[in-house]
Amino acid sequence: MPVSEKVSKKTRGGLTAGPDAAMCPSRLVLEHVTSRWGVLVLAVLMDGTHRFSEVRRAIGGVSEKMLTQTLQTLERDGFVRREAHPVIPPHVDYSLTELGEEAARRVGALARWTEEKVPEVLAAREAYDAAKAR
Amino acid sequence: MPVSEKVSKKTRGGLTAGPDAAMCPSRLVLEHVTSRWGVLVLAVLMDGTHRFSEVRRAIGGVSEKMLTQTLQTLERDGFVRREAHPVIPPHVDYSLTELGEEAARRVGALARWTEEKVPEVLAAREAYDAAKAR
DNA sequence: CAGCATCCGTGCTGATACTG
DNA sequence: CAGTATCAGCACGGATGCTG
Repeated sequence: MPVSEKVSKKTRGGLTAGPDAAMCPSRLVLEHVTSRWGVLVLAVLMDGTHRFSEVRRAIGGVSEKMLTQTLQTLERDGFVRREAHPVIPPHVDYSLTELGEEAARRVGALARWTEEKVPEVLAAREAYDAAKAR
Repeated sequence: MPVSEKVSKKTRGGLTAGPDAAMCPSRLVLEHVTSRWGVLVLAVLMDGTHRFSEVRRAIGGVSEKMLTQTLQTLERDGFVRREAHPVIPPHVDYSLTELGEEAARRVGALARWTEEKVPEVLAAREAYDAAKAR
């Protein structure tokens, strides 16, 4: 079976839900959960419910725009549950759904694996660069 | 524990080995193996050794530039083994290393999981969009 | 056949300013 | 506090042409 389907033109899939939906859905979902901030959001929400600003601080280095975008995408995909309490000042809680928890576990496992293999990768890179420099 | 370190400025990490290496290495590696073409390359090489053009055809829809880039990155990271036979016309074989095989298995597992959860995600999206449209 | 060099458009990214 | 809106920069990815 073919690994992918032919995609005629401009079919890059970022985190945002662009107008071009001509890509296998699984790739989209995969990119959402493995996206730069997606991984971190899932990681943070792993240990329970958090407010917007808490998540922001926990991650540190994410613009509010990207965090909003990431949270919305993950919410839309059914990974994150959003609860807005109608008070002033606003108070919004984010947590993982069942699906989100499983996603977080799996992505987290992959992340931990890569982390533990980093030494090997670094060694491989050195060897590669050394061989190439010659 | 903090999930990430502060990153001062312009710290996006794509597949290319940009001049900006100011990001935790594990994220870089993760992005390499979960990148658009990285996933597909690993998947294709799962079933053995293949030539450049074979991989290209098997994936279908990847420019040679991106394939080259992806293969080089994965080779540098120690996931892919490259064997160039000094003949004319050139003949280059690509295969997975031990590390690459494990990466392929893990990424493949995640990919298959997302694939099987696509229906749930799609349903969640419909619900989300419906709720928002009102 | 395999790979490199170059140019260029798309759109993601993040800073800033504003609203409820 | 939790977003939305707008804008500029630049990285990503694709197309093309050339080399060994």
